[in-house]
Amino acid sequence: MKDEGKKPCTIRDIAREAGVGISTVSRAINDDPRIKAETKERVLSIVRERNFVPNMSARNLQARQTNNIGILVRGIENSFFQSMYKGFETELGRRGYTPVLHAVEEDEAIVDEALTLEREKRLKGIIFLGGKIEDPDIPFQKLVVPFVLCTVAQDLKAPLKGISTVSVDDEGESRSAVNYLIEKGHERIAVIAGKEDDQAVGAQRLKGYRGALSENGIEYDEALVSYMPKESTEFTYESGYLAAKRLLEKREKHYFSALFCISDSVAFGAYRAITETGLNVPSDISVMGFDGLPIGKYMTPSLTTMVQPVSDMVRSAAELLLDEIEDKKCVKNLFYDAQLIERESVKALKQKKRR
Amino acid sequence: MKDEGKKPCTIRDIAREAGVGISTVSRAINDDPRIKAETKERVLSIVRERNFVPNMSARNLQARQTNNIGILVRGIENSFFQSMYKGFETELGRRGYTPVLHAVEEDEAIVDEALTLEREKRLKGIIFLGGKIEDPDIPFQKLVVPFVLCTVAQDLKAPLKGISTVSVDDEGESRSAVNYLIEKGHERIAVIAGKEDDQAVGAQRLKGYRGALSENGIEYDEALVSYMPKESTEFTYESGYLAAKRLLEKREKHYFSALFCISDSVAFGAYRAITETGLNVPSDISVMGFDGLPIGKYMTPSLTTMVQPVSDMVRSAAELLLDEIEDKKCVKNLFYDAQLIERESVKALKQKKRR
DNA sequence: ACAAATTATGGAAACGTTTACAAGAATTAT
DNA sequence: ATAATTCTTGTAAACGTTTCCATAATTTGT
Repeated sequence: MKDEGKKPCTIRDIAREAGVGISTVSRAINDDPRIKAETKERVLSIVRERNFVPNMSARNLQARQTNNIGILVRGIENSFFQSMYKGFETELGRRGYTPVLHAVEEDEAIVDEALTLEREKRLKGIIFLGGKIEDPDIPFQKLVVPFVLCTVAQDLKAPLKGISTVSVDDEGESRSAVNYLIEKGHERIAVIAGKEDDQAVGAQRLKGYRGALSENGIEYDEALVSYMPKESTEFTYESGYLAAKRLLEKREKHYFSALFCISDSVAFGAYRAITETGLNVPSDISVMGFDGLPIGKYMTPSLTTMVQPVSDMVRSAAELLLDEIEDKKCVKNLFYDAQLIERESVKALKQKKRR
Repeated sequence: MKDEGKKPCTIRDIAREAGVGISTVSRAINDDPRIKAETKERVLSIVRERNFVPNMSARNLQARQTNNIGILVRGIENSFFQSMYKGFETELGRRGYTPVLHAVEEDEAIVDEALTLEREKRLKGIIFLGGKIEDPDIPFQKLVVPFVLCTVAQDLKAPLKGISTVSVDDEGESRSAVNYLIEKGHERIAVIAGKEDDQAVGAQRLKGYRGALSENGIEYDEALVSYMPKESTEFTYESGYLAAKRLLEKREKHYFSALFCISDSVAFGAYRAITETGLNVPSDISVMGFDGLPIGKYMTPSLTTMVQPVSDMVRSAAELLLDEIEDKKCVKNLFYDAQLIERESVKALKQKKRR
């Protein structure tokens, strides 16, 4: 496997061989209109023959930027994000860009990371997945390339100024989810939330939970919310399992008939905890998820959940970003509706309410 | 969010400001030993102050290569692969390289794809995940950069010459899996295989299945193997579901008490098919998987499976490749043992055999 | 103290493209 | 025919690094 010393050929080699100038070759491969069709063909045929591929580094250097779009993911082990990459690849690829995946640690300063990447790799744009927004305005201003936030909780009352986002209304959709549970007759509804200091998705979805309760005149009981330990990775089967476990231990005192999980992964963990306790989903405890991971359909019982329109979101995020890059179109905040999918994990109690 | 026109500063700017030559700056940031410690500090402080980040494209152009390692994945939606990316990022990063993820269509010519990437991006090496090897020698010879095949079935009798690989012995470990089922008293064992023309993982694992049967004097019954339709994406919940369905339909005539699934994802699909038929896992049908996806532990019932040591494999693949790149060490074929994890999805029948 | 060896620095060329500019060839208008 | 356009092409200068080579500064040896 040693390097054969076969230097890949350059635009210059092609030029010599074709007996033309180097700029002619350049024009040929970029199909610049101002070049005779005949010459172009001759050059191109040599290009094919020699199997020439232009050197990206050189191109990028000269162009002073790349065609790379950074995809920065906080919490990349989250299956929800994993399902998105392929989509970005095709969407961006369709318009000539290449995604560059980059995992960011849960608690890292995602913007600084982005900043370095932006300069080092001359990214043309950035898509953030799962970014947290502690401080509503400070960090993102530093970025000079366009970017869009995707899948990030959004406090509608204070939309982030000048920032493009694509997301579902986490709060609203959570409210719907819990409302659904209530419609099904549940009143004692526990919740597995994110970390206690979570400012993003977790917080929004928890807010939705509280909203639904108060909307229906159900008292909020702190004993029924299980936060994830600070050190844990969010949205993980195991953390869901642990969190559910804690709820289950004190269920004698603090009864609940339904459990709203902040994400599907967490719900799967909860399933196990419940089963281990000798209880059954849904006859003893109804479980509701959020995200719509494909596997949910195959769990026993299959998971009732709010599904996020992943591929639409991906497409929009890509389009939004690319438009901003190319046409300098203005920023937008896009919201998608999640869709309630009724499956087997929620049981109706006495039909308490109905509209 | 318009471009501020703030040109990121170059090595030249730093040089001017520090009152030194441009090569001095270069040496400072690459900590070249032949430079006075004092000068170095001065330069470096300006670098920090100005927040200078060297331009990758320029570096790569000059170096005539990048520090990028292509990770080419065939079938990127497969959860098994998804779990590997983070590992590559840290392993490669530890030694100064950057992974570049690239999804390849199931049926695409993965090597040609690689070839283009190799030239265009000047990759320093390539790791293939899930590559199929139809023709034992032709395609890979074209590659000039080092590469390693990971997770690819391996026919031990004809090891690929001159190619580094990291894998589990798919055939052998499948045999163990099926042997386990047999030890538990099962004789009528169905199997969900890959596509019928699968030459890679699928074929090897199926071979293991047949091996185990014949080893134990159990007759191979073609009616008990369910291939996946040619057009389907392999290793998908849905394809598993469909395949199981077909088996179940003719179970009257072709009875089986256990089902060996070529992968965990497929097993999850099978779960659903079985449940829908009104049957129960494991009391009616025992199910065995292969891969060891984390979610398996949380399914009901939890899935008995052969777990592949993913993180070890990732680490080795990275090390193997990097060693080859840096020290020109020789190629190796590495095999890892999978580990049988007994969980709830397999029930013992009459204890037929034991050693 | 002076030559020789060593060490630290700067200048310039190269890496493989794109592109502004100039020049040559072909076309059209007069 | 000749001047004025328009097309086509080639040359050279960037882009931001690294690195070879030469030179300047320092240290060492005598």
